[in-house]
Amino acid sequence: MLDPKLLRTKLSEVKERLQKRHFDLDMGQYESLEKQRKALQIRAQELQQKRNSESKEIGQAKQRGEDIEPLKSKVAALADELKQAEASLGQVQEALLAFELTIPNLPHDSVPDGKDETGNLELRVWGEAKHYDFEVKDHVDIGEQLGLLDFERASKLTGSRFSVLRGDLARLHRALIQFMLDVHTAEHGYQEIYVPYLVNSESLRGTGQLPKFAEDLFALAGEKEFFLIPTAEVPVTNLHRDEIIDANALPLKYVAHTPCFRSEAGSYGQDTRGMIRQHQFEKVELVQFVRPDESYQALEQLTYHAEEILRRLELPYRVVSLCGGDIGFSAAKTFDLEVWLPGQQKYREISSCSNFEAFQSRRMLARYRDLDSNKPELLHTLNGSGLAVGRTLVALLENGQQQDGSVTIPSALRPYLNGQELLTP
RNA sequence: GGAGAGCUGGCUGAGUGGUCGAAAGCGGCGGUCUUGAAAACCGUUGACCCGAAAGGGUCCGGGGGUUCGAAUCCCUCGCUCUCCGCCA
Repeated sequence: MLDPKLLRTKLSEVKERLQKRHFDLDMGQYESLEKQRKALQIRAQELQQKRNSESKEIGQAKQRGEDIEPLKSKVAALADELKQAEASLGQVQEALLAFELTIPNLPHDSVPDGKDETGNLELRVWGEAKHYDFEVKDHVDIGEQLGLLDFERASKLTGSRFSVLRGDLARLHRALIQFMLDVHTAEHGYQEIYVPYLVNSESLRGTGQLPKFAEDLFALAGEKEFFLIPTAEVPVTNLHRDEIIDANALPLKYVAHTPCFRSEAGSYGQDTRGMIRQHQFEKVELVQFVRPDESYQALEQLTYHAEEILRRLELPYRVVSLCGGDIGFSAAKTFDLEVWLPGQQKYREISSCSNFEAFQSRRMLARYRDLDSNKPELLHTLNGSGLAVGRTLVALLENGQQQDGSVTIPSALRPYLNGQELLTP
């Protein structure tokens, strides 16, 4: 959520800055709601003040033993009027909040212009796409030919966009999770955390998935309004919802491994083959809570932490800065990590690292107590995949493939697999 | 699933219809004292909203109700704890 004060005082500037994302802010609707809000709030507060002071007088009169009946009827009329004013104020405030919750974050000045992913800016490239002197296969063929990847049975169990892994591939999948958590906890200073995979709607509102993106979520049908998490970002960032954190405890850095569930509504026909786009996948997620003046430095650091996993796995990748049209709803700035997939002859997103500035913390009321002012201030939140495990597995299969159908396992993972160097049938 | 008890500020905890945003203690901050620290003592210390300010308003788990007036009474939902049942 944007700062309501900013909307009130610099509306046209906000509108202009949002045009970078190709978002058209309806200034007329906002101004009309805000005008009503102000008038109603002033009215309601006047009535409240009157009621409070006159009720106090009744209390005093009663103590003096006076007849309070005439006073009572006078204030009763006031109370009715107040009730009405409060009700209309509540309605307008609700409408205003609903409007504000659908406005995306302001993109940072450094975000490149552009309307879609073709406008993203390549910042750096690491590693080189290997040359294969045989015809390369994609991960589906590799995995199925090894007998380790099974989409047919997955669709029998559930439906499309699910996968079954077996044997060494299931083990490699588990090893990847372990490896990522170990690097981030032991070397990058993150605290490992285990969180619920079901969350309530307040949490989803806090990080920005609700109210606008309900169709991307899986909701439980039971009597409780629970949702499957689309990313660990939701439970981990909401850990500090409605909290005021001691400044000395900052930065807070968490790493969590969770499954993620996404309905992928609106992506029909995209990435239907293989495990690139699944309804269920595993992810190791990095989340940071930092002081506002440190958040852009933290974004560089967090991105570097995610990149480190790709480097250790010897996977070629590039880093792109998302343009205004491609950046997510809540983010002020995002770097995507894209891994090279020989099977597609393309770089594909494997991690997305974002600085949300105060956008999420304002929704969540996640604050810290500033050492100078001794006042609560909004934190800045960041997160990034470190990494998406399913896609990492895809990248390992495709980049490690050999002519005979076997797959080389990078040396960083071998300690997690009793030294195993190859996937073979 | 059944029965009961609770939910108050950063924490502990008092408050059961009137000047209560709320005693007291702890913690925090500032000061006195001290070579320094501790102790002691003094002062100070909730969040949010409107407002340039003065000031005003809201908030005692959420929502609703009763009342001139609600932390306090009623209803409802959520959560926590205890006992019973079931269960990985």
